[in-house]
Amino acid sequence: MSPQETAPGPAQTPRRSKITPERAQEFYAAVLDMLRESGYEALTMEGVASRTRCGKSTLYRQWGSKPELVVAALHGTRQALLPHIDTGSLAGDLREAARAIGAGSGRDTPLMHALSHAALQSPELLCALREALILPGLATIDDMVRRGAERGEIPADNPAAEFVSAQLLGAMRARPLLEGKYADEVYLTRFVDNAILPSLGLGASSA
Amino acid sequence: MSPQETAPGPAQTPRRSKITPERAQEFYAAVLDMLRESGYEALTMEGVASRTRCGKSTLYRQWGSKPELVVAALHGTRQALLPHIDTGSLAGDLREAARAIGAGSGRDTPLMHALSHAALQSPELLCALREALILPGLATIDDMVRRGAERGEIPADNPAAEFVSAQLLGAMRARPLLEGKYADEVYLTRFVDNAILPSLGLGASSA
DNA sequence: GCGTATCGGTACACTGGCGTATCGAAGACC
DNA sequence: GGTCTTCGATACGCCAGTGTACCGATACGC
Repeated sequence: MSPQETAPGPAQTPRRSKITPERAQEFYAAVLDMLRESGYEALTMEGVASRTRCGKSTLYRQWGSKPELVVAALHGTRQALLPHIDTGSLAGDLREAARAIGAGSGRDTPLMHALSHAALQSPELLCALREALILPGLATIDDMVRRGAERGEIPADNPAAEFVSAQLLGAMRARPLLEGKYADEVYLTRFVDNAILPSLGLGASSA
Repeated sequence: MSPQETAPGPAQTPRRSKITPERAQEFYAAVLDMLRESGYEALTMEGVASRTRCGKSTLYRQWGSKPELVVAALHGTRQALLPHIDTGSLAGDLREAARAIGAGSGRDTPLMHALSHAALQSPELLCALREALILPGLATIDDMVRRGAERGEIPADNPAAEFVSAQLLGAMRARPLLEGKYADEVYLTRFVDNAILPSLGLGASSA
């Protein structure tokens, strides 16, 4: 789903809109930034307008309301949370994923934090949050586990396999409350080595 | 820290306050209930006043402002999140803890959810949240692990040991996003059996 | 019983955000 | 170049919540 959907290119539809796809991305980026900084409730249309240097009327013309704008921002900025990872071993993949998630934790964790409560009260928002942030990462992790099982590194019916993504996501969300800071590369790598891999029956030495 | 602190008993101080400790508990319970239902931002002093059938003036007289009221509510209702658990084995303890947490998940998880974002923006609130909700449970879990190590069920330097509480808390916080519902008894028990215990090197059969 | 202080309730001013309407300016299209 | 549409900006009405002020009622201490 590219930004073209909300602002069609001139070739496809002769609608004259000065909101180019690039401009839409600016709006979306501003919205997500402000969400990260202050949360969903504190996000105001006036704030978005002033940060993007546009009038409120533009926002309401294009997106109708604040919830719709946020949903559009989530859908419109599908950027790869996790790069493609395939180190050849499950342990290597998970460590690499821990590094990637940790490196991006300053970006994605606050966003999830900011939206997780609001999402539980609005089905559309929950759906957008899951599709934009949760599911892609989930699929990536589950793919790693599946490939590991295909290679025979772990049994296909390893009971811990289905919890790997939940463990990673959980670590991201638990640490801020436990220690007051986001889960970074170092923490997540230790978590993978000391908790996830052992739960799969992979010793820390099997790299 | 008993409610006496905010509403001293008649024996200690001759101040005449009609807000008895029991009445204070009613206020605190209402605040926490409303937090669970709608979150921190949506909590209004007017709402608290109307639910507790008191005037706003009473709230402002006693607690000064909304943040202070919330902090007081958290401090004032220190109820045991986890009952005392000692089944004699670490696996048994953790399974029992999973049951207890799952049974109370309708109570504590929404509260953590509601406060976790607001807490990251207010040090006082974060502190109160950790002291009231996080640390007691954390200590209980860590105690279980420590006892298990003393009994020799796991090595004292088991690298997964320090992550047990983070994993449990993480599971509580991850599932709502992954599956859209709170972590209940069934889920947490499976999580303990299939992820946490294996990470500690305890097979699912070692009950 | 009487004085007093606090309670519950309401009215008030103030703030801030939402969503609409309006308007001049600037770009797009012919 | 002329027309038309959309943009950016501002002003407005509306609503909701905060925190204060006031008031009668009521329970307590003496």
